[in-house]
Amino acid sequence: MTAIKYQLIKEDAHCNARRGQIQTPHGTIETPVFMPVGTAATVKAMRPEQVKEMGAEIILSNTYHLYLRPGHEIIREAGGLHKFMNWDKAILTDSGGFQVFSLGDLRKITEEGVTFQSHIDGSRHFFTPEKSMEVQNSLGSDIIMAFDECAPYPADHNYVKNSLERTTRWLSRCKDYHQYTDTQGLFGIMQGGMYKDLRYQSAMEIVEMDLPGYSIGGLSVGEPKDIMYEVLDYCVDYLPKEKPRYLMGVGSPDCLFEGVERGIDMFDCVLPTRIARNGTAMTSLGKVVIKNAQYQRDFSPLDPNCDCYTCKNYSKAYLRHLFKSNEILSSMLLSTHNLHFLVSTMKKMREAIEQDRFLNYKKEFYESYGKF
RNA sequence: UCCAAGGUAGCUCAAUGGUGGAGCACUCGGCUGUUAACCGAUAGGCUGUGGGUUCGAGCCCCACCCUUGGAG
Repeated sequence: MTAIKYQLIKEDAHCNARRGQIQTPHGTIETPVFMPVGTAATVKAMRPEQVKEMGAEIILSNTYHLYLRPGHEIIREAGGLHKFMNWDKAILTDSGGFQVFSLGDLRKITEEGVTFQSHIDGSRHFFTPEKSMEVQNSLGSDIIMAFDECAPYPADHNYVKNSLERTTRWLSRCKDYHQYTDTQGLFGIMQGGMYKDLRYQSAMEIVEMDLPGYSIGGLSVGEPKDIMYEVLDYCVDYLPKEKPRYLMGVGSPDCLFEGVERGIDMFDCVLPTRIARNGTAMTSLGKVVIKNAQYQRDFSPLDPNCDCYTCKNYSKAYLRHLFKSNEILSSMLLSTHNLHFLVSTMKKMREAIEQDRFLNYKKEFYESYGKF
């Protein structure tokens, strides 16, 4: 019995986009899918019921952050992360690997693991692949991620090669440690930076371990988009067709389309919720920086083609007022809209794939959205 | 009426007699496995008014105007 099973339903006749399903202990996920990010056991500014109502079938949370606060033992005592945060659909937890990358000076990497200095109180912690598995086992998430090292951009060939090979060794340790394969599926993470030979090497090494899913890490770390798309082109080819493919940390609308077109099944990103809190919306007519003065007297909805709670009930002028006034409702309403926008756009992509018209839909979307 | 303190950017306030700054607000930009309700940039000034001293005054002197507090 394996926790995570992927079923390929249909491939688009004109590109590599594909329609599928992922079975998890907490429900079925229709793919391609966008996963909202809830780092600290909450999708910021959202109630779990709202996240569910807008159609999200899986959310992402974070090992490192929950380990530091409140502590994984507490979440285990609470009955696991699902119960703790009142979310009964699927959860994917990131391993803390990305924090190796993003915490910068606050960490030190060795073969055994990574020493982190807490960004909260400065305390030191030693994280290993085994520790990451232990924490994720305690959290009880449906999909757990391997503890990897995400190389920065740019990075030279030698650095990336060493980093990728260590990531493979760490994956092997994760797999050896992880025992709950009937309730939690372990995904491996491909690294290799922007180097084709290294991406190939990484893919071969991790695919050999026969895991329930594979992700592409180390992209969207500052490289130009055309480079990312080029890397993506061959990365997808190196991954098995019968397993879900997850592009980590990607979530701008154009990147979602380009990813799906190349055969990606899963995405996660803080972008929609973060820019929402910072006063920007994604709409069918393009980006709307709601904090700008031009919306002061604009009493029309944020997106005329959207049926989300925010667009049905509030005007741009009101949303701008809330943001400028620093009102909490601003974050709530804009997050609601942005998440709804991405989740429903993914749904339209799935429908388009089913009808072999993904490329047409992408073209329509781009024409309406305008400049990215 | 007298006494005291004070008038500097939209607001709250810095600035040895030697190139007037900051925070917030305003305007704009950025944000991609969340160290992020965050970060950055632009703009903004006859230093209350009028005299005086000085090579040089936001700062010292005189007068007036205004604000706040106190006394009567």
